Amino acid sequence: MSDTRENIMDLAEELIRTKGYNAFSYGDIAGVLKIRNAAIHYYFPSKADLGVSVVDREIGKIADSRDEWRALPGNVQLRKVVEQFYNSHRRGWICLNGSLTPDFLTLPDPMQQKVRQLCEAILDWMAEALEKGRKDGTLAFEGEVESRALLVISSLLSSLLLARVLGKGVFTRMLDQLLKDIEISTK
Amino acid sequence: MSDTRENIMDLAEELIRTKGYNAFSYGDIAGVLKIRNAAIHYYFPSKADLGVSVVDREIGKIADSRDEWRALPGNVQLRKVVEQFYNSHRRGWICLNGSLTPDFLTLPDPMQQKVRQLCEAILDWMAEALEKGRKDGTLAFEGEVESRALLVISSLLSSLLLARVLGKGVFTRMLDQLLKDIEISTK
DNA sequence: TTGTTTACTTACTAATAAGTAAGTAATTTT
DNA sequence: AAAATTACTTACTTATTAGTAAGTAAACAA
Repeated sequence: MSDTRENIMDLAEELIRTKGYNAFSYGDIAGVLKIRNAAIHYYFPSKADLGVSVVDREIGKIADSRDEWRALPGNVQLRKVVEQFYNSHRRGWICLNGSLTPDFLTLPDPMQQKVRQLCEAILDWMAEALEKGRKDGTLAFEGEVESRALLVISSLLSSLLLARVLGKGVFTRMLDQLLKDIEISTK
Repeated sequence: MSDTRENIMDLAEELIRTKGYNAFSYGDIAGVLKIRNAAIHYYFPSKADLGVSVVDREIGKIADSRDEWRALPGNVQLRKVVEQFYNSHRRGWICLNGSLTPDFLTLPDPMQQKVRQLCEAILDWMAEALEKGRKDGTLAFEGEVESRALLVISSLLSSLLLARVLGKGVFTRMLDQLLKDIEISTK
């Protein structure tokens, strides 16, 4: 069984999340995997096909995590998400939305739709976690869950962007403060 | 007196803030201004020169606004900044940092330094406004001003990104909630 | 009036991009 | 054993890109 297809997607995701969709080429991938550009076209006829597949896979991963963690308390779910972003941060990767939404107007139509879907999936997930946390008494915040989810996701997205530019302390300082703002102290 | 130079910069800024640094070309600018590509190279020998000039001009504008509004109450300063982002939002533009930080690793070195400078300038400004607001009793928030400035700026940056993907309501909902969180009600 | 600078244009190069068509060796199916 | 499919490669086209060199018309300076 060939895993070339997945190797291509892994590398495409890395490139999107480090350099951006418009800044990577089939040549970048081919060079690392030691295959020819045309081999990538064999699996992904157009760059848009590759981009859509990468985003789609991410949407699937989100659905999986969401199912897996559904039973956990709200604040634990929140911390799991924060932890995932922290792992990205350590690798110097930004999140897919942080990379693709700035380029939104330059993306081919099928990618625009997938990116929109990805945004909605993440926000929906976060809203559910926040709602659960509010009900189970592990989180506290004012206003509607949807607005709060937008603010939390926006902090996570931006923290990766700003941390890469301004240095290491930024991610921790932002997320520490964010958690203090909405998490109920257990001390 | 020729204003070609400024026309080029205006257009470059628009293109960076709508399509991104890596997705616009000298041809895009030349086409609109009805000049030749080489005319742009006359003013800005390399694309990096153009990019640096655009970011540098923005840093100057921030310094100007900061001086102009220094005497205002903290919450009014904050609202002025929010208003500027709202104007961007109405035009469908994202902010320079929202456009350039995702592409950070692909930017030529002089641009990376300017982008870093721009981030620092905005954060510094926001921190000063928040500090003033806390002292003059118009704003209230927990934790350090620097952490709060990071969270506020991150919300502004992301609101433009997400609003363009998810639709109009997003900007207002995010910023309304953000202001409710830290502004002291005068009712 | 002559020389120089300003603000460009024309014409070009070299590099890189996505994408295609035809071929091929190995594996799998019939 | 023959046929078909899989997983590619070689070789190519077309388009776009940043950047350069040389020329030019008009304004300005000496």
